[in-house]
Amino acid sequence: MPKPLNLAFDPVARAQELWRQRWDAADSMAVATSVMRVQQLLIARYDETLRGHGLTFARYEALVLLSFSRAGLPLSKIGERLMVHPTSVTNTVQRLAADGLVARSPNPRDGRGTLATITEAGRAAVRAATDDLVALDFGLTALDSDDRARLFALLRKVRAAAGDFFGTSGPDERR
Amino acid sequence: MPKPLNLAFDPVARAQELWRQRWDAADSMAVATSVMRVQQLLIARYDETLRGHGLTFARYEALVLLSFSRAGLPLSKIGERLMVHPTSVTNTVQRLAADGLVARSPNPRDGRGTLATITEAGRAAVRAATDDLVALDFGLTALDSDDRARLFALLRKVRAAAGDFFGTSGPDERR
DNA sequence: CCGATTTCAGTAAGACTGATATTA
DNA sequence: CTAATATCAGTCATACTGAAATCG
Repeated sequence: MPKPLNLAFDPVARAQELWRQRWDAADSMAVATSVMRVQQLLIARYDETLRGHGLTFARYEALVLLSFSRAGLPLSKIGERLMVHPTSVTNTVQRLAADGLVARSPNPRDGRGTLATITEAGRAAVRAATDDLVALDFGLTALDSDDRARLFALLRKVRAAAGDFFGTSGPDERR
Repeated sequence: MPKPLNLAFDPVARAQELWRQRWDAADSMAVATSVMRVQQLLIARYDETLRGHGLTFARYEALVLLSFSRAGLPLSKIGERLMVHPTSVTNTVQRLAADGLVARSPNPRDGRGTLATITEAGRAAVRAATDDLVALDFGLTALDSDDRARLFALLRKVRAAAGDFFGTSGPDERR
């Protein structure tokens, strides 16, 4: 958990100025650095909160995804949705299964596949953990409703361009 | 490297809808998920690019920081600026030193401390790697100049509130 | 003596490669 | 046969805890 730094200056803005004196794309660098830093700050908060429920953020994400499915999901689907490597999915699901939060079963519609299904204990864990994260407002209380919409839209542009959905290049971004 | 998914829908928006039917803070959740996902997409691109220079993004960040300092920096300062655990700083600097990109020396102004200084090889590596990342525009070509400024400002709000600088709570955010 | 700086030993979660069994 | 699914073995970079040495 990164303790508050209380720096008297914004380290990213400082880096941006120095960068500009030497290289191009200083604004992009500053945005990229900001994304990394915010991710770091947020996930530290989440993991700290989730530790009380025996979860990491990676496991929590998988559990939430499974909580949205009645019949369970093939591991391949989980990996696709969460952008996680196949072997990492196997690992995550095994850990969740070891904790009784998920059940593994052969996929009836594909003899090669495995189906992961959330258990009642899993649903209870998701509920409890989610209550805590919602109470934190996911660490985003600094943003009002408009800010959130704007931030989401901007990040969505980046995701679309990076091939998160709609193919590898930007889609018709409404307008 | 996350291959393009080409999903016909936005997975984060889909999760947001399902979330809203069951819990509060759906917008915050969507923003948080977007941050995680963009970070994942960007760092995969960066690491792929940097691999050609024998660097990871973590090592690259440390090298860039050191390239902005003539006299070198104490490891404690590096950890503070990059929000990295002390033992991780030691590890990172040792790896960079093993590759000849950084030199370690006792801190003349603090007998307990170690000073990390970038070498000429280190500066050359930073230059070459940076050229590649700038050519990518840090994976942010989808954003125009205004978008970047807006995104930076929004993320800055989150950072400030999370204690990245100016203390643990939000500062006077101009207006 | 207290606290800061750094290192070391060891643990842990996760990302990945390469190989393999199984089945579509 | 080829391709997809999942697993296993093993490696790797990183994050962390706890302890210790050194020095301000």
